[in-house]
Amino acid sequence: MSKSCIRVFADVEQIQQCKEEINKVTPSIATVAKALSLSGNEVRLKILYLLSKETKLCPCDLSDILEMTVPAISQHLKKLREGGLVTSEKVGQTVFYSLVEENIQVIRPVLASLFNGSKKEQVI
Amino acid sequence: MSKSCIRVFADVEQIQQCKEEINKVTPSIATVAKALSLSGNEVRLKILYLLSKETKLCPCDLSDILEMTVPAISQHLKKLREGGLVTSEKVGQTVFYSLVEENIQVIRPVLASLFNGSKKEQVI
DNA sequence: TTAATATTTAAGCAACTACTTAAATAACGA
DNA sequence: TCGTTATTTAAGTAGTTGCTTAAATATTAA
Repeated sequence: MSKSCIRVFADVEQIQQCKEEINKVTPSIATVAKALSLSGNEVRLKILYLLSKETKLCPCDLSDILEMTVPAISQHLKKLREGGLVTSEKVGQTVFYSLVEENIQVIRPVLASLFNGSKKEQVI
Repeated sequence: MSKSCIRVFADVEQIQQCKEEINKVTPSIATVAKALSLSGNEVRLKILYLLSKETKLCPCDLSDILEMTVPAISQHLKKLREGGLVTSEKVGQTVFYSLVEENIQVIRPVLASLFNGSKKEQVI
């Protein structure tokens, strides 16, 4: 922290510029990072992917499809809902979850890339 | 788990289809989720953003810009490197980090959206 | 060689995650 | 009403994360 880089080539101006730039985007970064960290979980990414394919699904469906307990699914859905990425609608005793289109924009391209049948494997 | 949804309206065929579909994309999902979870940390997203702006930066620069200790930065860079999102090049005693273009594709659109000066705040 | 700089690594730790099982809540039909 | 189904909530827990400080490594220059 703080006691600044003393490197010969440290470009003080560049660093100052970056600090200002980063301050400007910090609010958006926080928002985006939140969405990415929600989508960065394999189970939740699968849920988002499935919702983008099927439009709406209930916890029970997701439990069957992903072969996980209902409470586990429910807790993931809760996080997605609180993060604004999905919304829910109760019909009888069934709760249908669906994507919140405006807030899913950030990861739209990601989901889109998954639609192309898992080609182009990345080395990660 | 398992003991399948008994809902009246459970669409057994839909669920079966989804299971097959999800099995197909699971490898890509895992890869993408890994990249997203790396980018889903505010500090690392800032690092990626800065690298996309400045092409290359050293831990010392990043420490100055983000006002964090060098070890903290170094540990984030290590994760990004191990995840294949950045690469490093040593010049003298300085190590320059830069983006790995092919592996950063997943989050390119995300970074691009940040370039437009933090407008369009998402409710999240 | 010695001292200084740049970076990484290691160990410790508080906070968070993602599951588990059990219990609570809500809607439905007999 | 009672029993069943769908979902959520709660409590417990193992594993992970992101920092801290201290020490190790590597490069440079006097």
